[in-house]
Amino acid sequence: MPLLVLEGGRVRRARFDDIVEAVLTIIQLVPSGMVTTYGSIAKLLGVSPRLVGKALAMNKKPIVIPCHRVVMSDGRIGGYSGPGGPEFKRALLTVEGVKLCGDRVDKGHVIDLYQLLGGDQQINTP
DNA sequence: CATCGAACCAACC
DNA sequence: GGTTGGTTCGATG
Repeated sequence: MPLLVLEGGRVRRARFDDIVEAVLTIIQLVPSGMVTTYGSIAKLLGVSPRLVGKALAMNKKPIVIPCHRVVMSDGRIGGYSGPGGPEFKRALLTVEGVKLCGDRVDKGHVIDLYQLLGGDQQINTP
């Protein structure tokens, strides 16, 4: 289902700018030393993971809005269009305390926002 | 584990 | 209509 937004009492399909706003808001929930994935944000919003990436690339204030705390689902860093490129992204994550094994982040630092916000409502079955 | 290919959603041509 | 992204997932070796 595509992302819908409410405007003037009408429901309409989200525009790219709406998605950018939503994504940039959501990633501010990710604390320093933790990262999340494109996919979890995408599920949360109902858009494609690649679109999330594009939205992050629109970030006007890198560092203050932590677009660098979003990585790929397999742990690889992903892209970074801000100054310094992906290499700088790595450096930032390291400084924030995220462990990197080769080109992958340690899974212990990855949080899934979709599950965290009750996206699937699954109960543990011991 | 690594690679492959199809699906993804809004924008752009 | 087809391509394009800071991607994903399942299938395959």
